[in-house]
Amino acid sequence: MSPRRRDTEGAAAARAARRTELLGTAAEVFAERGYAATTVREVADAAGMLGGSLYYHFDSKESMIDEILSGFLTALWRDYDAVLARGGGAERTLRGLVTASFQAIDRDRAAVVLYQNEAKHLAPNPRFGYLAESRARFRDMWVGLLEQGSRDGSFRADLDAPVVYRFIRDTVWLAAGWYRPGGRLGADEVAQQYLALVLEGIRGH
Amino acid sequence: MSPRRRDTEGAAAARAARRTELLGTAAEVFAERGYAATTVREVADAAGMLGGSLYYHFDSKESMIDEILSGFLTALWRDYDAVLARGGGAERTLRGLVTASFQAIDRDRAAVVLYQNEAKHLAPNPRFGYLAESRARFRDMWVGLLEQGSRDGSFRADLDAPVVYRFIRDTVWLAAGWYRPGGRLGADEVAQQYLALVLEGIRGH
DNA sequence: TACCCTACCAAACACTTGTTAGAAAACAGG
DNA sequence: CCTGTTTTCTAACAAGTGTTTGGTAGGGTA
Repeated sequence: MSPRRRDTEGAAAARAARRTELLGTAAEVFAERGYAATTVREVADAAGMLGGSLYYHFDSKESMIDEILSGFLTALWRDYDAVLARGGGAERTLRGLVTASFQAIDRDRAAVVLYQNEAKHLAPNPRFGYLAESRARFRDMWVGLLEQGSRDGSFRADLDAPVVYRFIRDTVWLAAGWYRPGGRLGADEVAQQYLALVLEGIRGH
Repeated sequence: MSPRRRDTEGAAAARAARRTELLGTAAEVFAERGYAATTVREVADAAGMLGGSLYYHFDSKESMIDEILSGFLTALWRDYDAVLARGGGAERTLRGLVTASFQAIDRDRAAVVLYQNEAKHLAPNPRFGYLAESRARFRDMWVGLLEQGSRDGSFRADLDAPVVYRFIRDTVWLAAGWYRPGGRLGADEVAQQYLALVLEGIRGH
């Protein structure tokens, strides 16, 4: 490998690192004030630069949230697929999926908030077609898991499947609205509490 | 009562009715596209008029969502207070509150969606101070109910109270994201399903 | 018919928005 | 110290924003 080649590679890596850094602060500002209500000047300000300077790194405001969301979903599905590949029964899979979700919240809370709040409004845009794809995969995954669990007795069989699916799907992401890393409970502990609620309910026994 | 007086009263009533009608379509557009991303011209278009004409009825775009949200919360707390006044044990109260919430979704879905999506961003504005007040009342109501239920054995006592509170609080509004009046299930039926989930969990017994 | 008031339109306003183009700084390697 | 490259700034643009002002159609009232 020529030194020339190593240089351009190092430069490319540095540029990618700076992009990731900027995307992180952009995600936080977008999550805090809402994507549409956030100005590129506000994002730039949080990053310590002027509005126009962002366009050296990104094509547009839209491409920023695009990269944030697609990166988030890619990482998330990597984790989900690992859980699914592990196998081991419906309850174990459910525990794994919920735990992975809470770890995602712990790892990149802003992206989760953004996904929750903005995905619905962005989805109609063809550029964000992967959002609808991901949602379909979500549905298939959860419905399949619930059906399997109902058949083998892991879960109750007398619940309305579509309602339960939506309940689980949405429930998983709720904590992103209030969870703060470094608080009283860690991600895995909150996941435990949620799993206890979803599996056993709140009624006294 | 003079005829003159009756006239002005009739006119005032007609004007109020028109305002309510316009607020209904505004709520739908805001809920569909997001408040910040929605243009007053889009609201006016949905109402069959031009952008500026809205300012005959309302001071500003902000006063529209203000009126939508405050009206929604007023009606909601009227229902909640009725349930609380009825008394009758923790589980009965919980059932009443959840049912009332789903009826609110059924009655004014757009307002619920708006409340869910925009409240957090509007709350810092002093004009929307009632949002924080309402949230505090929510918290006190649910925490009190959960503690009471844990004491008298209606609910389990081994769950983390703050986590359960947030779980219940958010769970109640989730259906607003997908529920459509006139669908397969009515509001009371969806409430039943949700209550079964929250109370008993999904595990097979 | 003449009047008036309600509800809307037409057209503009000041300002903010995302975005761009060129200049200047910061920084590297020789 | 020079030179080329990377990154940021300056300054502006065109389009779109919430909002205002003055006009006007139309229906009820005298």
